[in-house]
Amino acid sequence: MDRTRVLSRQFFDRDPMTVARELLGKLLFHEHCDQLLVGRIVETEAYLAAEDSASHAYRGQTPRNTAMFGPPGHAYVYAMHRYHCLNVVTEGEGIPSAVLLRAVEPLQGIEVMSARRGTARYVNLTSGPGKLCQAFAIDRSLNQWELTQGRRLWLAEPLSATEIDRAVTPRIGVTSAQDLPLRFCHAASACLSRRL
DNA sequence: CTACCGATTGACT
DNA sequence: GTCAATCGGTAGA
Repeated sequence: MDRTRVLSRQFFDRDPMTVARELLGKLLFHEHCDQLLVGRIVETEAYLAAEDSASHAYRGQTPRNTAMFGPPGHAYVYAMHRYHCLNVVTEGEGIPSAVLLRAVEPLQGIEVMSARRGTARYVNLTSGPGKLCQAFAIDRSLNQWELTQGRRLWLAEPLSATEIDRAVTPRIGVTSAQDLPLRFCHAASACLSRRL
């Protein structure tokens, strides 16, 4: 496997809209129980440091959202109902912004993902933030994990870049700031959490 | 301690 | 489309 294209701290140390947009098409890796799980990112959402009432950091730092205030390139994993959600922290340290990974396309480890998800239906394995964390065995033990090390959990450039038709919509499920166009999708993907 | 509430999902009409 | 399971985080008494 090519670990020379692991996404660097500099990649994440930019504003969350740019990172969310550029993460489309990148690869998510998780080494778990001697299995390598790989997916291609097709849907993200940006959560801004300023003026974003939907962000967990909007009302200041708490034990849960501490990762958002930390260095870019680290994971922010939190529990949501029975599921977990995976974010990557963006911008400089102390600026609480992040990008939520909402959907990927399974590339490798599909058997394990199916078993963990309790379904064999390909488009239902990782087509949502909770679904992808369940399929990839991502939980809060990975909160604040440094994603730029190229081990355990990391992100990387694909070996060959492909053309991506991007779409931008309001974010899913938020109960405030519902108008902001901060959801980024690979429009042609069959694995989106919701139709465009 | 209690009460309220989701950046969700799956089941159901 | 609607609805509730389910549980950690948070605020408040």
